[in-house]
Amino acid sequence: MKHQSNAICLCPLDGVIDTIGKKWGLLIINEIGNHGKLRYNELMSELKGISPSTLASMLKDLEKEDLIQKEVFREIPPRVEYSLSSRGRELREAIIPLLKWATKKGNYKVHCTCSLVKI
Amino acid sequence: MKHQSNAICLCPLDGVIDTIGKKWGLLIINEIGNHGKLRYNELMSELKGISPSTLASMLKDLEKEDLIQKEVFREIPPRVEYSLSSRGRELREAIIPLLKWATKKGNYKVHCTCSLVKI
DNA sequence: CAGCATCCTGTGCGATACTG
DNA sequence: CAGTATCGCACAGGATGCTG
Repeated sequence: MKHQSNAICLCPLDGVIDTIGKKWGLLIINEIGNHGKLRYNELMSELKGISPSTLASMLKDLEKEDLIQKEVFREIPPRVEYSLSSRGRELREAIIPLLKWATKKGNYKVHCTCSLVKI
Repeated sequence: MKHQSNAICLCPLDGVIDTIGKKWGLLIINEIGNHGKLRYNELMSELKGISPSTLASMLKDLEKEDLIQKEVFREIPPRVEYSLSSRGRELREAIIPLLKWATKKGNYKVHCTCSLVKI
């Protein structure tokens, strides 16, 4: 049929773009994804530079978007573990092409030592 | 070797994330991509709601990131056409998996009538 | 430990008016 | 037509201190 050639619509991104477009959005998702589970203070350490208030609000946001899951252990001292939801895991996969693109020749600013591992 | 299992590094996105993460970043790139070439005022019409100052600054930004190209015709009245660079075209392809993901069941907020055409 | 409350700054972005 | 200049607001997000 080919009724609209190759036009692309970005509407599906409407809601999530506000979340994952933020400075720490993808960083948090990916960090959790890399570790499986992470606690609040572990995230604070891994994400160098983030403030507690920002992290807290981001985590709420991500949970509301059903990208991460929160598990609370009623202990003393309290323990809370964050992990990716299935939707979050899929998102993490979905951005790999974007990473591949960013890593290509055009992008001259790759300065970190880590590279895309096992894609 | 498998030295870090399936860890993913987001560093490659460092520069561009500031551009494409912005409210109008992907929208502009996609709109230009859908049309091939677009003029300033055409973009103003297509991107309902954007202000001239915002559009101007975004276009500069996108050009600096080598995502779009600007062609100036010295005529009266002046004519300027924007098109995607090869890098911009590749980016547009690279976000398709992201769109597919956003369109899936998890995302209950798809309200627009357009859908992913011919992916 | 896992946050919340408060304050403060930078800036993304809209509105409007003006110019080459 | 293709922008620039100016103003103003909302909000992301950093810093710090406090709490259950």
